[in-house]
Amino acid sequence: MENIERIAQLYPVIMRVMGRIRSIVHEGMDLTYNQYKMLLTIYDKGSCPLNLLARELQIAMSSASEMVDRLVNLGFVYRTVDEGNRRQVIIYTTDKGEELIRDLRRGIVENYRTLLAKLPERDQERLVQSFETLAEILGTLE
Amino acid sequence: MENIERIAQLYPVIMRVMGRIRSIVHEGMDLTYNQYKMLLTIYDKGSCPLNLLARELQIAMSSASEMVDRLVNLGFVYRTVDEGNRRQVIIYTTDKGEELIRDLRRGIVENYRTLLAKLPERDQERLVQSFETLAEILGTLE
DNA sequence: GCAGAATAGTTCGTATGCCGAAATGTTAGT
DNA sequence: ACTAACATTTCGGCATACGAACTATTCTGC
Repeated sequence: MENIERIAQLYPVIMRVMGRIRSIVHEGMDLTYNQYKMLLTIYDKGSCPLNLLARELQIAMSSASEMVDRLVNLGFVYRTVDEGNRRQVIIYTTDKGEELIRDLRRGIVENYRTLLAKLPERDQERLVQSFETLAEILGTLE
Repeated sequence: MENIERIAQLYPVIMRVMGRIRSIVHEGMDLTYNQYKMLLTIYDKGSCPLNLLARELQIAMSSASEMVDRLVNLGFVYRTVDEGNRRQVIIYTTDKGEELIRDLRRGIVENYRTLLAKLPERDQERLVQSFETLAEILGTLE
């Protein structure tokens, strides 16, 4: 079969298993996966203007603003006006948010460990290799 | 870095690009991606009991029932009671639904073609190979 | 320096998607 | 016949998403 068709065919298969992995690995978390991604993005950057956050997460500004609302209500982040450009809002993690993200990261890695322990060492290697290749090639499409 | 950590790190990266691909490839479709997946699942099987549909799509029965409602309202599928087991509901595609799914499939493959044309032949091969490997390995985890 | 454009964010209405609990109907087991 | 198990639907509730309309701020051109 032609490459393109094969890719079109495999896409939903991959998404299905990736979704399954997510639900296993993020099982029992206090945050949804999307909230986790947002908090992680802010945490990794130290702080993040809202418009950049929306771009990184590939969602509309309005959606990003609403998600930030929820994270603020949960006490994990806070907003400040950028004094250098008062139109802009910068999001920071609170101490509580940073603590959470560290805990979650640890837990997630542990869950991956448990999940992937079912695979022979060789397949783990191939998995990492495929992940790296995907990230590399698909990254160039953006 | 340890395999597990690398996988945990790459997962969101992959999901991000895969999401980007979805939004490009399914751009301008009359159905959401989830609706497309559901319609495709029914189409590929010819017909599908609701409970199987929910299992395949990895969603709760109640969610599946609601999604079927929407597809019924759009005129793409219909429900019938299984006379062999009157508790069970079987979903069928309508002619309109089948026509749509064939059109969408064609359009989607075309969009993949345009998108992936940016990649050198060699990277296309590597991409297919990685997809195959992922599908194979992750499939064993289920 | 000021009018109008551009930028950044928020709020609102609407829709999808998702879940669990409760209710309904159907079948199977004893 | 009674009860348990099964299949589905409906309901309430929440997260996510978008675009449109609105406010506030900054930039640009004249």
